[in-house]
Amino acid sequence: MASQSEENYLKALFHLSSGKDEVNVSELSATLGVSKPSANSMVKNLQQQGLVNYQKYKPLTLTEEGKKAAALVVRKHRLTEMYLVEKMGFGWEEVHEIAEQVEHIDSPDFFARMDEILEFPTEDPHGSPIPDAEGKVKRQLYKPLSKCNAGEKVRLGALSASSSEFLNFLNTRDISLGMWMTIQAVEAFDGSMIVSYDGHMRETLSKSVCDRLLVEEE
Amino acid sequence: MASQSEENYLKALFHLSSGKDEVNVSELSATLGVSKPSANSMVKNLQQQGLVNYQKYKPLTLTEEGKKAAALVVRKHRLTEMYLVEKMGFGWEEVHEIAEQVEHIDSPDFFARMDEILEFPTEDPHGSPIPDAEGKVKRQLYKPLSKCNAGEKVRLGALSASSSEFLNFLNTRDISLGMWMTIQAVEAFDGSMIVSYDGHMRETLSKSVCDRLLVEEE
DNA sequence: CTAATAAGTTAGACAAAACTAACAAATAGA
DNA sequence: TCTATTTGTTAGTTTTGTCTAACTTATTAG
Repeated sequence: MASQSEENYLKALFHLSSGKDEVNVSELSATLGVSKPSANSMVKNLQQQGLVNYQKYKPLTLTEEGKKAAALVVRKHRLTEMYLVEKMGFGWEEVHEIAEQVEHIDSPDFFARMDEILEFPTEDPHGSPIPDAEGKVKRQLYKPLSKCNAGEKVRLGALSASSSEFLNFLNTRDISLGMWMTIQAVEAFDGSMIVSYDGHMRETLSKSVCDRLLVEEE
Repeated sequence: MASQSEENYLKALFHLSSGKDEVNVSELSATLGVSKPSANSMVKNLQQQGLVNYQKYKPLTLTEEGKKAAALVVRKHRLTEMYLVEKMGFGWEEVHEIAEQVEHIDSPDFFARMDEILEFPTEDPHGSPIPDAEGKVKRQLYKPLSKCNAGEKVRLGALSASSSEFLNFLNTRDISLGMWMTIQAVEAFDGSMIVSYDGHMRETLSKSVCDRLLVEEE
């Protein structure tokens, strides 16, 4: 089994390479909050285990085996978040830290039971897909709100980053997953948007917020 | 916060000193499956932190602070076992290994929520008391079945050791916690007992089994 | 195209937690 | 009491995962 540290690196690589495919050591070290030499040496270690493709001074990719291993860590994380929200009554902004720890538990039975109890969910509370037990991930159809145009009606499907500050920001504006919103206007000069939804007729969202809201049209 | 290793040592000390009060390094190393030098150096470390009383070549005891810290680890373990059995449908013989991992999670909220959901249980699925959030443990009134006499009627309250082999042994004989049994006879020469309960009129239990069944008269 | 900056690497150190080998103290048996 | 065994300790090594300092390769701006 992979150590907790190895699992964290795999998970980071999984996130960084979604929709980008090539990752470099600096990004990796930055997302994990470790020094570049630390990331560098762990990358070599994972390469030895056949989990990443790596050559000196070249960008990294996960191998097929590495992708599967990483997806299974993400699966454990997202199942846990779902469980904490649905079965233990936590708010979606509280669960990340706990899930960061629970995800390292080594017990297929434990996560299988969670999966059953949740009736085999395919998305976590933030709308991200939960990889299946074979590490296969349903492709996401979401695009950032910032890529949409005025007049479109879209459904909020997921968040691309979910710091608790961000989640609180959304909570204070009654923005929640699954909700529909209509784009009233797009400010050309700064990319901010004016949207309407449920009880809010004209809410302004900055470009950086719009980048983080992943939506689908239907 | 204590590391996982430190928590494991504290827990072992807690168990070893229950009803004995003095522990030596060899026992500690044996229960944890580590070498004596490893145990020795961890003991020094815990002493530095004010969690154990220790002098060269003398037996060890937990300090008050150490007892509390240890009890809180045991609390996390037993709450987890209870949760796994009551809320996730695991059998009592399956939960130990998972709880060994979950107990190291550092999130007061997580365990507080478990406690609430379970409606503040005072005993785990094996009948052992769950220390409260301040680390106070309710004294147990149980004594081993082997100390009882023929003719007595007793209630099975807890187990003193709970390997999965032992739990399976009990399962195959329909022996479960909370159950009443009557002692039909005690074999003087080997300490084995003939007991009756529920669907079983004459079941023979060896001395070593009777030592591990903790009972109360009422 | 060259120089400055960014990214990647190597070397060497450290802390935690384990180990083995070897020695010292305590205890128990004859 | 004296020796043998058990128990405890010290010293030194290993592994994992981190770090800093210093150096090398790549990339980017003028």
